[in-house]
Amino acid sequence: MGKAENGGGREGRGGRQSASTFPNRSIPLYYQLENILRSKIEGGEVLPNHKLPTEQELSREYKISRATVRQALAALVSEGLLYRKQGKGTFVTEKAAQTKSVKLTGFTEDLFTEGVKAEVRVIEMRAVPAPERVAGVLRIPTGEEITRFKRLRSVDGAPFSYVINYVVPEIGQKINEKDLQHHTMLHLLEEKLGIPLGTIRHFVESMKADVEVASLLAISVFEPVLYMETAVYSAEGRAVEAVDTYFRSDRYRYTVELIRSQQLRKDRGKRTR
Amino acid sequence: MGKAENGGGREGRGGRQSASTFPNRSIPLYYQLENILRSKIEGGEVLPNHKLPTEQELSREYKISRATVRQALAALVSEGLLYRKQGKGTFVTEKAAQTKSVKLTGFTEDLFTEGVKAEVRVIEMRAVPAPERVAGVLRIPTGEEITRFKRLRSVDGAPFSYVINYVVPEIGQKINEKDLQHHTMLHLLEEKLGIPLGTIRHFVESMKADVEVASLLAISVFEPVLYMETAVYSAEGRAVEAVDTYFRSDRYRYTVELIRSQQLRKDRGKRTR
DNA sequence: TAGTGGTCTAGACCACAAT
DNA sequence: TTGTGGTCTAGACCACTAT
Repeated sequence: MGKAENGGGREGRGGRQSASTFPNRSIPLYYQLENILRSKIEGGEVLPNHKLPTEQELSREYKISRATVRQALAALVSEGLLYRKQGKGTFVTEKAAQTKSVKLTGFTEDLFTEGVKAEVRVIEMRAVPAPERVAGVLRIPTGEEITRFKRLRSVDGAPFSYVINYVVPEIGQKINEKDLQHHTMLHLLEEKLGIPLGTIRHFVESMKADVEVASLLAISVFEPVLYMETAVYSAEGRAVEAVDTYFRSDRYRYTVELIRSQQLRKDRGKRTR
Repeated sequence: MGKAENGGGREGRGGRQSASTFPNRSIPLYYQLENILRSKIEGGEVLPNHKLPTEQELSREYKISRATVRQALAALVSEGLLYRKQGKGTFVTEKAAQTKSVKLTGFTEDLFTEGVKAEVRVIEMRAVPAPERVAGVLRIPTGEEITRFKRLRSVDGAPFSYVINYVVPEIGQKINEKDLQHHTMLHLLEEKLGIPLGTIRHFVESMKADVEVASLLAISVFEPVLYMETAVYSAEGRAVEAVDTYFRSDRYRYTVELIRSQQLRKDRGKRTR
């Protein structure tokens, strides 16, 4: 990947063998191109609705094959930054420029304010019998021992969310109070315990605060709160965590961005569009 | 794509040129394989945690190149049905079998109960000045004329959700009461108006029902309801619709399934895992 | 060392869009 | 007819896993 904008990229690829001759050792070419293009788009260097260079041009420009260019472009399309029109070209989405700051890189950490200067108070860490719902999620017998963590998150001094995590004891043992204070459970599962995560399921509903929730969130009993049940699965599909979260409805709303996955697929039957 | 399970597939590809000699004309090979594998997985023919044939085997078996096999597998991985381990193989997710019925094919229609025997009462169809929030979403000046549709959805005779759609007049004109009674707005936008949709953004919060909402949903004032703001964008990234939805909290909860997109990407730095 | 997925190339033909 | 993305092939080498 030669080319100026690479920011120190230099040659990065000389003769024939696949890797490269320089810095970027082991960073896939399609991934490098993906990042180059993403930063151009998010940086406003390529404006919404503008056309990107053709696959062939990118291929020549960065000295990589068209297949590799396509791999990079496909990623950006599924990310919602680009759209393509057969016979016309590849274009930048209008939405692209706005989103740059949010960019949920594919996962949920953002929802859980990892990093945001939230004060976390650990209220409880103990073993309890699994409630039915939790047992169902984790696929263990109801009543079986399980580790429960209760935390209260505050932002700017005011309570924000009350989080109850349930994990199997083997996982619970490896987590200490300091961990809970400084990281989300998702972070701990992935980074500290090395469990690659897969699907996460959220069930969001509106309910009245009960006494416990109200007092912790510093609101009146019966005030509406946003309640979320979460099920976390490993990449292999094993259930690893169940979570109950109560949000103060004046301080939080649940945001989801549904990005059309890939092309349409379905309409093989050809419609007008 | 030879192979028995194809269900009448036959040869589907004889000598060299790309298309095929038979039925499947124009259906991409990777897509055919994708469907074959998906149905085997969802049909339980390949069980969770079981290993799929290797890329090479699939390549030989279906007489397609490894690259094409990979394209099919990549789609199923990003769909959450498969996971892969370098050096080991491709495996079926535990979650795969369960999900078969739900399978949000990538979009939201399921959330809006298209098809479910919901009675829809059209309460209003008229032009109004755009409220600030809506104008912001649609990127038009506040107060500019806009079409507003109000509908009440009931299931089993009891109110379920109160939906207010806002679209620009050009779109609004093309929609009649019958449309609104029988289809979701998303359906109409895509199918009737031929607008390919892209990203959808949801903001979900908990709030107290005001008088209008309470009376329509047949609940008490101040009861908690689930309130959702929606922004719908076309594939090109233009905002096409804004929606406010109020759900009875005892009859609905918002469900999201976040599927890890593709591989990990980030951890190029190599971690243990 | 062998097996498997991960990355990449070079080149081919097709389908759609614009001229 | 030309340009552009869509699909596909055949083969190469690498990195990780297991033996």
